[in-house]
Amino acid sequence: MSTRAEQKLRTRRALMDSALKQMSADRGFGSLSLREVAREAGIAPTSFYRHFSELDELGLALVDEGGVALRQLMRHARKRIAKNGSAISTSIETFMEYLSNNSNLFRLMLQEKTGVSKTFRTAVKAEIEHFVTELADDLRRFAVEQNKPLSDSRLVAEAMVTLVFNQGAEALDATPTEKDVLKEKLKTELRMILIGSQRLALSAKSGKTQ
Amino acid sequence: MSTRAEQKLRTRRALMDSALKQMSADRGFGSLSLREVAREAGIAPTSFYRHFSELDELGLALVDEGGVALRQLMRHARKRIAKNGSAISTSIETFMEYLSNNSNLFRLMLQEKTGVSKTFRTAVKAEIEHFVTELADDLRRFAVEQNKPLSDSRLVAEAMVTLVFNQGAEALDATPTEKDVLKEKLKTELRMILIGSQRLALSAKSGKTQ
DNA sequence: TGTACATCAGTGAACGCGCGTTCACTGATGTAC
DNA sequence: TGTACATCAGTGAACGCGCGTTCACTGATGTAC
Repeated sequence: MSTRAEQKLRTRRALMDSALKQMSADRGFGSLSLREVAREAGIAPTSFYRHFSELDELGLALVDEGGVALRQLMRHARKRIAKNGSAISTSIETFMEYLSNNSNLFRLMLQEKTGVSKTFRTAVKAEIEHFVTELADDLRRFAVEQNKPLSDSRLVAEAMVTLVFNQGAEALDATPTEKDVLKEKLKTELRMILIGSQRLALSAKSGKTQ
Repeated sequence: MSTRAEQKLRTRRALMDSALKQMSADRGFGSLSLREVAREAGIAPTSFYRHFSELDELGLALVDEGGVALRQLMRHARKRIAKNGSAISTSIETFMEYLSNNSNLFRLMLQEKTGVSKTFRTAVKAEIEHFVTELADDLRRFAVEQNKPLSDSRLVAEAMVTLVFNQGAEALDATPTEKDVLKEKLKTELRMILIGSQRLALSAKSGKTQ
């Protein structure tokens, strides 16, 4: 039983939670200071270095957690779809739930995707890339199951993720009503892309699913 | 002939150019300091206040310029389309040109769209909103001209702009070959959305163009 | 179990730094007569 | 055209501030014997 190690982990967690807590629509990760984060976590500024070599290292740990949450989201959505069908609708609903429950984690990823630090951009893009790849696999699987071939499924997945992430971002500061409008909008957009891709597959007479 | 006023404008320009010059993939507007901007513009830090009351005010002036560039882009694209048809392809080509010629202005808008300051986010969103509205008008016009009704043209415009802006962002740090790949990808994506929207309009039997 | 030693998370004082902002000023340009 | 005064873009010194980071330390926890 390693009491010391446990305590260290607890402090590390407190630091990460402190950063998350202080982020909001008006406070990006980039505007946090090491001293603020340490203060909110209840430790001396100098103790920060027992856990991370710099503030960005803490940020990357948060991006990692964001990636984990994304993978959970995907698994969750798959299970739900297997139960009640309606892939697009279920996916959007699941995504919006995840968004509400992890809003600051999502904010971080969204800001840093176009943000100032190359390290961050690369890390966030890798997480999203992984998500896109899994989605593309699912799309191909559905296409086979339903015998409705898709054109460029990888590209379809990318477009869908771009739309859901970027427009989903608006939900972070939206009222429940606005969120519902947003959901319907996203569902229609994804439907258009899916239909468009199916038509392109048809018109490329030889039914390549790619 | 107002020499003094002209000189003042020249200094103001120098300040804005200084900010643009120092922004890059690794330097967001948010990481600039008033003193740096003044230094690069060749004036004393205190002189900055003769032109802007704070750094953000300069930033908003830049966002304004970004908006002007977007409107020019749109007019330019319209003229080209009138000449050689092929709306999607021409639009993407024009957009990518604009992007190359105004990369830091675009960077600013892209970063601040999901950025830290509410004032900035609102200003950028207003510019993009305007762009979307104009695009939706064009889409409706084309739909009538070609007698191919569109479903939810406003939403189609929004999806297209989201895709072009966010995936276009990758072109900022891309090689020419990568840019070509990106262009083709975007063209296919827009085509899918357009086709999807047309199919939705058809299946809503009464041919509402909305 | 008891003792002697090692580890190491957390500390508080201190540092030098660049920052935004204030202030009273200078001197060239502009204006009124 | 000449003179006296007003305007105002640009200045340099000075300020207080929060920052990241270093350092030698403390004392509780862990380990070897």
